[in-house]
Amino acid sequence: MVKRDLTGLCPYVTSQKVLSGKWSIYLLYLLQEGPVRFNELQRKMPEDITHTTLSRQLKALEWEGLIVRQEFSQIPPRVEYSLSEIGMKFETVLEALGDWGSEYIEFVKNKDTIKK
Amino acid sequence: MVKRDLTGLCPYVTSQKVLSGKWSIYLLYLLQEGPVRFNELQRKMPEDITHTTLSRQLKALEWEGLIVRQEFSQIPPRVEYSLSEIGMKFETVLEALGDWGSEYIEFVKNKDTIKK
DNA sequence: CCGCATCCAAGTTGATACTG
DNA sequence: CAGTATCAACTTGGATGCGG
Repeated sequence: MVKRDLTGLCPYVTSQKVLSGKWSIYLLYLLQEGPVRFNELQRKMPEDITHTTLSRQLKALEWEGLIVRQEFSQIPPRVEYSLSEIGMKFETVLEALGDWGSEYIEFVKNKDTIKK
Repeated sequence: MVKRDLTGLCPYVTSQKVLSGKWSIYLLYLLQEGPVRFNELQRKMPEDITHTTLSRQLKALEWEGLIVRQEFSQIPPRVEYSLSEIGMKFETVLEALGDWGSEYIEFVKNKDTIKK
């Protein structure tokens, strides 16, 4: 399992470590709206991602305390993931990231057209 | 050289890719204040990082357009790195990240003390 | 001072198959 | 449905040494 060492006391280094998972940001983004089931998450991912990988990413985020896993004892099984309190506080970052990301995409596009 | 594929059109995926370098965030943070020289950057890093690694990270950020590299023709050489325009716009994210990181560190501390 | 080339070590992801 | 186990493949970072 992925257990990132979070003892680096600098906020930026710590953030970097939390975000190091390939899908961390997008998962947090998907969970903003409320609880989502495992398979639903998998379907909503922007690229194909195996359940192995998804499972690992979720475990890591859960271990770090950003998300909460709730299991319902049913057949068939049902598991929902949602943001924890500290996870919800991350939404500020997500917002900033979304805005910047959009601007950046525009920037890259323009750079490309200039080249041609 | 690290050339991250930035064609994913979703802002979050794109951001994630840009931030995937182990030191991206901290480097952008250091460059906020203005131009910094190569060796100075190396010294300011929170952990020891070889110049090879630093060089690669900087090249990646430069290639992505976030930072600008200016070389002065001198002996001994002198190279300064600074934020580009789109790089400066990233400061919003940095701020949010810094705030959240601090909160998160507190959160982790409390969790640990409860365990004991 | 700055940085590249090379090689190696480590960590992450992906593919596949199996389980309650 | 929601995982885990295992192993192969790939990606990164780090160490070291050479060069302008």
